[in-house]
Formats: sequence, structure tokens, C-alpha cells
Amino acid sequence: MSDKKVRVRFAPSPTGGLHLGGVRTVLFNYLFAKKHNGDFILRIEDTDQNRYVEGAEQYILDCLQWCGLTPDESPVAGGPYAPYRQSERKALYREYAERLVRQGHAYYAFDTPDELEQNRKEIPNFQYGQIYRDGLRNSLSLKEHEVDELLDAQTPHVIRIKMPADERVSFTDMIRGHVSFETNQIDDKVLLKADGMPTYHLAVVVDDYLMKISHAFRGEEWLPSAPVHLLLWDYLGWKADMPQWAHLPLILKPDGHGKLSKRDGARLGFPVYAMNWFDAKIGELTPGFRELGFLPEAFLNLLATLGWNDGTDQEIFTLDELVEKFSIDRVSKAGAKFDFEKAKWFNAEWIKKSKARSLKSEVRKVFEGKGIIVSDDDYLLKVIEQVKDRCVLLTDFYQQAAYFFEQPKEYDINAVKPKWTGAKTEFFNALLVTLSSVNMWEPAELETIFKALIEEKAVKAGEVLLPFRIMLVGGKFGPHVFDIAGLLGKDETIARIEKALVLFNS
RNA sequence: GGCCCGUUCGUCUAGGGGUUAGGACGUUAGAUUUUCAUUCUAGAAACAGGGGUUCGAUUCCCCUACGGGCUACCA
Repeated sequence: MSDKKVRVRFAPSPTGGLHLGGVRTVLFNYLFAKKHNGDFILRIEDTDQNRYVEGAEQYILDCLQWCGLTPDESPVAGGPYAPYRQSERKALYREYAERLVRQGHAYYAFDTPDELEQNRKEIPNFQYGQIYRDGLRNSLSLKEHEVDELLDAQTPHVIRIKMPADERVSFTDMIRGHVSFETNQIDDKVLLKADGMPTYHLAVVVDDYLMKISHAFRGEEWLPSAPVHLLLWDYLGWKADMPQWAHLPLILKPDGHGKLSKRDGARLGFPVYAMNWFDAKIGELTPGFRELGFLPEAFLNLLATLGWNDGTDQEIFTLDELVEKFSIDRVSKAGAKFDFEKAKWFNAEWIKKSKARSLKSEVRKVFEGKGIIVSDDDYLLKVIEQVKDRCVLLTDFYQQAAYFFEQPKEYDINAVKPKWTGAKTEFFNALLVTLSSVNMWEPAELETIFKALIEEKAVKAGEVLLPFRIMLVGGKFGPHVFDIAGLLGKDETIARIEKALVLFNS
């Protein structure tokens, strides 16, 4: 690696929710930057006014914050190379495009979108490039005075790169190794649009140069346009400063074929966005991992291992560990199908390994969302400790632990009723009497008392343990009954037994 | 169609000229848990195909097939 200061950027366009692949790109950028004591920059590529979506930029910022991947420089944090929104840098790009025209590496083109559309329809494999550019209306085909007249008349026009003939453009990708392209195959991409905004191709090169980006990571879908960028770096005279490229493998649909899309989430029943995204225009809510109950640590962990591993069998990594162990050349080349089952496993592992107190505020929110207000912090902590091993999602805490805060709403009567007998009623009546005089309300103590009563009444443990659980929990699940009773407390336990007894005997 | 990238269990992947091709998710079967989950043990499960190179290829090379991406005044 060169001695250049490491500076990387995540450069999304604010057109909607942040997709799994996008967050992974952020992650890899972030890990690489932190690993090499570099800077991580967020740059908003809002050059397409038609696709711009209100609120999308804030949403991206919120996602980064949720994940804990805070940029060192961004539109809101500012930085030495501000502004970080390309729309605010608009004036800057024209200069470079004009420079390319003067140098003969670019030209003005006056064809309208409609005309080009027509050509594409009529001419098979039409490309605005070497073969057809002479027959179109541009500063290469027109006479100089014609061009001047058009320009003077403010005729709408774009600036296109002039792809050279018979050249081979190649570079070394940090993930893929040597990659090369034939310039004859590539069309003359638009650099500056008629509205004066740059296209991605120009903007990414100009800004990466101006912002002193040292390494550029982006999705594999950008690979085909890499030669255009390479040429631009060269023509602008910045080749020595060009970042090292890494084209990340794509995240694919779990079934079928193609890139993972937001539609797949809806179709297959899992989120593809980091957080809920509400599209005001069509009034549609696209679910996110956060709201579904994912821990940011787990989310990052699963994304990191989708296409990367450290060469050992380790799969659970903290962010710090990832920073320490991440290496771009251990990123795999092939696309990875997203597996929601494994994603959930990561989350379950993270919930299990997390301390109750670090889960506390999120779990409290889950309960509040269901109308349960938790006032006793200490009690909450104990409840979390009891049930966290059985939760896959944060939202599972409701189903797994609601009975700690309110009486069961429903009872699994069928698990009890068929085998319910007078002897059992008698047992629980006796239990009620015994419990009411207990002073040491501890799980172990309760178990001892319970077992003694079993002996005395000559019933089978298995026959009264399950009903006891149903009385307290409502169903066949949860931690050890005596732990539950211990946490519930004396009054509540007795109340629940009494209430259920009425139900079972009715 | 053209160009580019890719291909190890169903999925994510490790490995690499000679290995019983390893792990994880999921799955199957057991054990533990007088509930459920956790946990534990065991099992099934892969080098796309064909040519080379080589004493020997899953590993290196070529071709084919398949998959993916791009082919906009979108990023």
C-alpha cells in the first residue's frame, strides 16, 4: 500500500431506502478506513433531479447512525472538502467537462433524447460511439461555425466523452485482479447532462480526485463503466492520484436469479432495507431489519460474512474485531445469495451473547409498542436474563416474556383439561395454602416446597408441573417454572393459581 | 445480441497439485431440559462438463455450459 493517507467514501444517491448491499458497501468502506487509520466520507450523489426523493438523505444518515458507522466527513458533519452533496457542487463539474472538450477527449452533442430513442429502436445495437457518432449532431460531425451558432443560441446539449479507437484499458482490481476492456466496445458516455448536472461518470472522478479518495469500493454493477472512469482520470491528468478500485460481489436473490431487490423481500417475507422506509409518494412502507427486531451488531455481522471471512472458523465478530481482521483481498469474487435463516441465526447468537443491560432499552421499546409499560428496571433485567436465550428477534421478547408483566390473556386449556382431576384441584388448593405462608420466596425454596407437597399428596410431578406452568404462563413454553414463580412474586403467583383453578374447574 | 465478471454440500464459505475436501446455516436422528427454546452428540449433503499440462488435478491452462452484471441526458 502506498503512503497516501487512506480515504474512502460511500456515495449513495438519495432515491429511497438503504438496501442490504448498500449497507455492506458502507461496512467494507468503514472497516477498511478504520483498519488503516483513514477517513470515511459520506458523499451524497444527488445529480439526478428526477429520481431525487425527499427524506432519503436523512434516512441514509439515520441508518449509518443505527449501525454505528459514523462518517468522518459528510453533508451534516462537514469537512475540509465540503460541500459533500453533488448538487451543491454543480458549478464545479462544467469546468472539467469543458477542459476535456478543449483537449479533444470530449465533445458537445445536440441530439435530443427522443432522436436517440428513435435510433435505438431502428438500428440494432445502436451505440452513441465510434460507429455512429459521425452521423449524429455533435461538435465532431458539425462544422465549427455551426457548433458555435448552436452554442450561442443556448441549444440544449450534453458533453460526451470521446472513446478512443483500438485501445485496451486495463487495471488491477483489489478483489478481481487484472481486468481489461476494449475501447471499441464502449459508447461515448454522457459526462455533463443538458441540465448542467454531471452524470455519475464525471462526478465520481472529479469528486474522488478533489476529495483525495485513495481507495474506491463499489458494487460489481460498476465494473463495465470502470474503463470510462480510468480514461477520465488519465485525460484529466490525475492518473497518479487515481484510487485503487475494488468491485464488491453482488447480493443475490435467495431463490431464482438476479440482484436482490426490495420486491424480493415482500415476496419472500424478509426485509431488504436496513430500517423501515416509507415512500410518501405511493404510501408504501418497506420493512427494515431494525424494526423487525435485529440488533445492529448482528446486522453488521451477517453482512460482513456475506462474501468475506477471516480464514478461520470464526463467524461471530464484533465491530472492533471486524476492523482488526478485515482484509479486502479476502472478499470473495462471486455473488452471494442472501439467506434469511442464517441472518436470524446471527441475531439469535447476538441476543444470547449480549448482556441483559445492553438489551434493556430496546426490549423496553418492544413492550411499550405492545402497550406494556415497564417501570421496574431491575425486574426487567431479570426477565431479560431469563428469556434471552429463547429469542431470535428483539420483538420475540413480547411473546416470550409478556406474562411476566401481565396475566396470561389465553390459556392452553387443551394441555390441561383432558387430564384434569379432583385430585389435582386438591393438590393446588393445598399448594395455595402452603405458598401463602412462605417467607423465603426463592426459586430453589419454592421447588423444595412443591416437591414435598407432591410426596405428601402422592401425585406425579409431571402431572402437576405442566398445569402449574399453564397457570403462570398460559402456554407450554418459558424458563423453569420455579424461576418464573420466583420472579412473579408471592402475591402474583397465588393470584394466578387461583384464577386458573376457577378456569380449569369450570 | 455485444462486452465484462463469476462457478466447492440446498445456502454462506475454508482449502488448494497427492486431504477421510473442513466449518457454519438449514435439514435428519438421538441425548439433556417432567414445557418450549437453548445446549450436546451423530448423520445425509459439494469440487458444472470436456479437453490439455503433470507421475498425479477439485486446485494450473483452454473450451463449453450455466449464472450474474452492464449495455440511459439512472446511479
